[in-house]
Amino acid sequence: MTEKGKVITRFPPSPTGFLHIGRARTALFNYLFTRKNGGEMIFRLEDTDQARSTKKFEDNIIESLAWLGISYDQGPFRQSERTEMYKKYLKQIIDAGLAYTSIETDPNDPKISKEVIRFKNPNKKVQFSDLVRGEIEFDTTDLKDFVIARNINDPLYHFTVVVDDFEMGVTHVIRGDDHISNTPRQILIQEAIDAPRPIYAHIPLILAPDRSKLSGRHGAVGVTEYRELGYLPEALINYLALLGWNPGTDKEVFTMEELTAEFDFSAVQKGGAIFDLTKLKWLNKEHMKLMPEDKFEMEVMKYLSEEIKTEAKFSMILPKILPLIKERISTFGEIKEMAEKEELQYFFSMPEYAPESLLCPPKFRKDKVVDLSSIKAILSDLKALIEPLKEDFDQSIIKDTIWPYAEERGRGIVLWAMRYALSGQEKSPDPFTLASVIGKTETLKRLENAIQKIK
RNA sequence: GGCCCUAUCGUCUAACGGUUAGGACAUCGCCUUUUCAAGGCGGUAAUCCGGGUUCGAUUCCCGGUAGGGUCACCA
Repeated sequence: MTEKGKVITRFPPSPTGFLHIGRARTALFNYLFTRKNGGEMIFRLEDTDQARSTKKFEDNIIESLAWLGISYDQGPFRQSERTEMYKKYLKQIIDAGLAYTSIETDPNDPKISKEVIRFKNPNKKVQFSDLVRGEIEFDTTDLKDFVIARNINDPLYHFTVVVDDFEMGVTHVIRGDDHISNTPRQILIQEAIDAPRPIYAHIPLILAPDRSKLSGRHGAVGVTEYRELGYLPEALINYLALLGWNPGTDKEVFTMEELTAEFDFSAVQKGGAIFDLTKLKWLNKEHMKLMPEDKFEMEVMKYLSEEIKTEAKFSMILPKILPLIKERISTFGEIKEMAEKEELQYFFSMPEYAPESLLCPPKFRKDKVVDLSSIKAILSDLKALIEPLKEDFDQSIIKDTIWPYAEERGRGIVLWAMRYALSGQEKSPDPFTLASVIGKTETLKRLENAIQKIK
């Protein structure tokens, strides 16, 4: 059915929830391994539990994978559309005496009795080799004769995975290590339907900060939530890859291509790893630095408010503040926070502030005594210094013009006052940058405005 | 509880018998043309415990402890 020796992997989520980061990483490891080995990856939706599977989750999973850049070569297949296939194999093993139907009471309603199909457990030791864990051995006796189908038309997970993996020619099963204990019973089923055993690789789980299983109560776990928060897919990919795998070098910032080239199961960690947002943010910033300017601008535009985008000078000022924004954010979502904290508005309009703020905090005064009236004089001097400059000035010119004066009167005092007069903020870029962004006319206007504020 | 798996700084990890146990993020301090950010330099910080094996254990073995997974007519 497939060319011999070709690697076939699969990513089979069940559409009973959003694609969370743990599953996304499983998909990623499948993807990296498949690409590296020139194989094919199958995408299969395991929706045999019709009661819990929904179209909404299905769409979310597909969308998340697309956003992350994890592509697949076959699928999506849906198990709900393959009932005939399972039925065939079910009949086959029942006829062979390897499974049997049994009339039992319904666990949900003891008054009803109905038939289920149980697998006839050969009760033996099953040994398998795992790319990450090495040799693992189980005694299947305590599994008893486990149920593999609700009835002939309604097969259960363990049976459908095995049939599908066989039918689709899957050579490598790469999944979370919560499946380790499931593996022996699946091997038993494989042997019953005469399917070859795939190579297994069980990767460790991603943990919450308290080392428990990661779930919704630990904050954002859905891939699309990270998109909404303004993370770059390449950063999330990079981070997920590093969680449980490392290249053996000091390199930490990777593109998908680089990961594909370097990924290897021998370097996959055995223990679970805690998902740490701080490092993800750092990586996100690193990937932002790597972005081309135009792409960065497009991304910023998505998060800027309508108010700012409709400002008269917007298109003129945007290119100048882009680098300032880039320096200050680690996720695009933080642009919204900047706007809330008025860290952007002052580029476009006259800031509001109390005149006392023009006085720098004592620790920057270097023993010099200042009061508001001397600040007023300083601001006038600054105006006089800037007046002769050309309208279109850059920050180094302003700096050269003002620096000697600032040295003389006290850098902290002069520069703080100027910066505050231009921004109205405790924190902002330096006054030279600010002046060059808003231009000479506006700079003079704001200095004059500050002077007027002081009685 | 049975079975299975795991165990290096707070976090992600390097070391595949011999290292001052390395790096990154975070944190702390200092520096850089005032603040913030960015950047630079430096500091604090780890081999879970107990036995073996060995001239020598983070590394190999055994036991304990802790954590996780799994024991569904969910996947």
